[in-house]
Amino acid sequence: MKNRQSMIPVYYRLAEDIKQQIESGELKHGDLIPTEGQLCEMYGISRMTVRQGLSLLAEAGLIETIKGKGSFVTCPKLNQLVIDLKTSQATGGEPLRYQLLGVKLIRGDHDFARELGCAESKVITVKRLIYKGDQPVAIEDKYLPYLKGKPLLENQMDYADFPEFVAKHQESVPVRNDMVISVDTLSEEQYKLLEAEQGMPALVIKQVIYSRDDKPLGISIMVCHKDRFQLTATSYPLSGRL
Amino acid sequence: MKNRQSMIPVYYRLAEDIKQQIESGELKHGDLIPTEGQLCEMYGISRMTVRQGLSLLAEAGLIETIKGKGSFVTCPKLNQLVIDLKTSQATGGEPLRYQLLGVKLIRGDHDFARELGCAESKVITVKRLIYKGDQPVAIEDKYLPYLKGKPLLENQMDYADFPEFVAKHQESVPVRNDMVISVDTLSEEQYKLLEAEQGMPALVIKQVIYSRDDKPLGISIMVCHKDRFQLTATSYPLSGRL
DNA sequence: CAGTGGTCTAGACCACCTG
DNA sequence: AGGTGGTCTAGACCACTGA
Repeated sequence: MKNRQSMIPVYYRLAEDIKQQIESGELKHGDLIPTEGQLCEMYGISRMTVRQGLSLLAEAGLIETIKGKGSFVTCPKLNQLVIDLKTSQATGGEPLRYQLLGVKLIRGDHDFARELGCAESKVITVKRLIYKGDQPVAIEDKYLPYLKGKPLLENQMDYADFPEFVAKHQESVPVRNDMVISVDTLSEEQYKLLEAEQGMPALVIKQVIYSRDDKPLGISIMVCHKDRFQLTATSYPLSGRL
Repeated sequence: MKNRQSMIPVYYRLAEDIKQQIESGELKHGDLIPTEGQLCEMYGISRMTVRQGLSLLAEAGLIETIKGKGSFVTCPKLNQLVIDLKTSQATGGEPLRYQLLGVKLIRGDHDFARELGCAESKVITVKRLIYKGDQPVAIEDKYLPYLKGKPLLENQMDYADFPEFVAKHQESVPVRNDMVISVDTLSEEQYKLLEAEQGMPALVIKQVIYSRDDKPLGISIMVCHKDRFQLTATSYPLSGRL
């Protein structure tokens, strides 16, 4: 078939058409969409092209394909939400600023050393204060195993998010980031730094970055001023572009 | 090529090979992988098959392909984390239990009615107490526009997560779930229900479910006991299966 | 210009599912 | 057995990139 006048690919058109039918309600959750052979005839295109279109829909989570049976319309998975650290932290017009409070080398046994699997050796800790405009919004404490010959450089201090920081500092490739979101009350040191009141509650975001062999490469703990910092997440990004 | 004795597809083998080279460090972030033509020769397979393998790697976020240039190894995106409501809420051995506290019909103008875009009409609100074992862990308030002929049925009350609940109750198809995670202090009613102390901080999880035309279909607010409920997220699910 | 990836074809054989 | 999706081929033309 020669449909080259339109710049958009045929398989994309097909995917859009079916997506439209799903969203308009013509095709409901659980329905069977036409078979690949039927779609070939309907669009006058080759089967590989049909499959390319269907794979788009499958990626977006709109259909689910079962060998020997067909492709079924699925209901969108709204209980999987994505947190994007880049956008989540940068809400509002003002950009974030970072103030380095200190870098320390810790020896001996303590919770973070054990969690990093280096109870016997040294741990580097970096403390930063995060501002939005003129207001302090969060305190960040990072813990990394000390690596010989891998000094922390000045320009490594300026990275916005923790995963990026670990990627620059570590030799092993970081492959996973686990996050725990909880709540605590600000300590005396913390509420002073954040220019908050004594005993104010705070959002606590803990991240642990792992290498491919599940060794922790770094820990970050962010203590956030409750009125100046929110985490957001949405189910939409999973649907990708379509 | 006739390599049919092994049950695993050729394109999958190719993807695994390249993934291995990336994880072992042979291919580093930013490197160019062999061109599609080269891979065809190296594996003795057709170009479409090579492309199928590369698309797996692209889906998993391991490579990024640029027309006219080639495919580059990307660093894993650790700043996009997935919250899975199903697993996040069910941490620990004991299953969650739900106690219905009340269903009310609200008229007139208030914040939630405006947010739902039905300031003039009625809003249903459902309050539940969530237990883990014998301990109350969270209070959930749901707000939904009142729909004629769509009564809330008893068996609709038992759903674990909010998106599922909205899907059952609404006529429009829910397509997006936006979440805001913040912190507040328990009110008098709240700390009594949660068997907590006065003034205790709490994790607040607000969800808004939208239809495809961006109309809000429902709002859920969960107020969680800080020591009995935490949210978890991980970057790993994005990499899919490979 | 040559090389790259993006799209597409018209076949083929297979494994799976259902009657 | 007949229909479905899963895999794979050996070509083709195009648009984009770089030297």
